[in-house]
Amino acid sequence: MAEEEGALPPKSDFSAWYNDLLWRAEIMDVRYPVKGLYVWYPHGFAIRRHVYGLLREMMDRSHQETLFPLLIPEHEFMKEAEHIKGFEDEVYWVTHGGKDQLDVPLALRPTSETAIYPMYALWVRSHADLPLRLYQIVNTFRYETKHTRPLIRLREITSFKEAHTVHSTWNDAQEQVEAAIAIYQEFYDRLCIPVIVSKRPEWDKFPGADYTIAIDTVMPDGKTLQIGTVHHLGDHFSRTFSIMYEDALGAQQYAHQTCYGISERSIAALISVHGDDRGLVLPPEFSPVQVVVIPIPIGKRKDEVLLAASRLLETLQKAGIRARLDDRDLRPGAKYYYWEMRGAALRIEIGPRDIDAGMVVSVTRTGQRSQIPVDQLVSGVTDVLGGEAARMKVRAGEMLRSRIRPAGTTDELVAAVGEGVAVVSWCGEKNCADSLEEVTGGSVLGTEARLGDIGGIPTACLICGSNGKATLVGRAY
RNA sequence: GGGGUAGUAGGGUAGCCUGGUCCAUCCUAGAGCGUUUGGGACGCUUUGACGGCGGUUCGAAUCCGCCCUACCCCA
Repeated sequence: MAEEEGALPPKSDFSAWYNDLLWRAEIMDVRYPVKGLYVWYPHGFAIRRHVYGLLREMMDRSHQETLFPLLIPEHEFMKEAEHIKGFEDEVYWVTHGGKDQLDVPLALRPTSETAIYPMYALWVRSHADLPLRLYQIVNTFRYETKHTRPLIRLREITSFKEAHTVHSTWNDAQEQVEAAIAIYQEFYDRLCIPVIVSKRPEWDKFPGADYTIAIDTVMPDGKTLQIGTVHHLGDHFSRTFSIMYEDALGAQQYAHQTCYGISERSIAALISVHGDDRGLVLPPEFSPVQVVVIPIPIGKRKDEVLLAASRLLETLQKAGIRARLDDRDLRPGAKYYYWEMRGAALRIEIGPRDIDAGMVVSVTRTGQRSQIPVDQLVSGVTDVLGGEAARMKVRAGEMLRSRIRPAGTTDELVAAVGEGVAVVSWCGEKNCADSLEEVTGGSVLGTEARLGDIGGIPTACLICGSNGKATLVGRAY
């Protein structure tokens, strides 16, 4: 069928859809010849730039940006016992300089606590230095043994935004945890990605943390994707790295810390949550091309149409809209498909008919069609685009809610995890969690979920029947 | 962690068992020319590959070994 030409696999076949979309929409090229490392196409990188631009802007309100080295000396990396246990199997080591073996092996950071905290020990002197809130956006390396996936499970995480804060007291650090969660919620709200916030179980918390709050979303195949974490580090690291301050009374005190991060999984979620069978769909704020102008140049009025189109382009660009003119010698239909694949938020068509009417045809990526008078182009475009994000937010929110279901019996649990996320009652015992995971093939995501009222959840642990609390179970990426 | 399956031009494939005119083929690929253009245009010309390294052989996409990479399924 002609309509099938160049089509993506349907989104219902999510894995195939995702792999195909990545290169067809020019986001990532997966052909780099090293496992787990992928290349950003310029178009994908432009999406990243807009997403991380927002993240940076939000972080800058209460943090300062910094940059620490990629390499961490072995003796620093090996200081914090729990931390080592959590990461040592995934660390790449630089052992040679040229042909010489290094005296001190250097770790490629899998995360930067052990790079940053020795410096924090030097920088923090007094309670007046606190709170200290820094972040950096860097690449990190993890020797993943599981199946790698572009943007999702990587050996080089190219875009890790990690924040590291220092506070006087445990409670101050806890407040920072809440502040960080609020930032991340706002961030994902802007991306129109609905999230689930919950507290990870003990065995799944960050190595060296008091507790971990995770932010998950649900992918189109019903599996959850962790797209942000916030860790309360207590004084574990400050004791290890001697991060101390002199309090108001002149006594030396160990500081309390938090750290939290977001990676390019945010981009994976953005693409996956909103995309459709025709390709990328992006909130206009993050689309590299917000408006594409497509001339419909028929016969002898070709020059006239092209001139009108380039005037439109100029008007849009002057108004600060990321606009492009597609004047390639292709049929208009081919261009529509091309830009839909790449997630252009709005298409403006102009042909002889439109010129005569003093109007242009506008079609949003989600299919809202209208006509805009040429002399009100900018306000018309702004209006039409303004509604897109809200529509996407509603649609994605409904999708997420439909994937979360309470379960009071084992059958309901298995069914719910098959479709998405189950909310069950769990007593808190590891044995019962193991059972929950075993019958579902999923994992216990967390407790204390901030979901509003789910309702319909018994208080008795689904496994053992003793007193339990609401717990999320799902299959995770 | 365990098991499959596969890698041939930008993409998709045939050929492989049974080494040799294999100058293979198709396209939504690239370059060029012309006709075209309101939802994936057409004609002609043309470009371009056997995942990597090593081995066997007069001769390897094809046989052998090692490695790399990808996808799927199961703990």
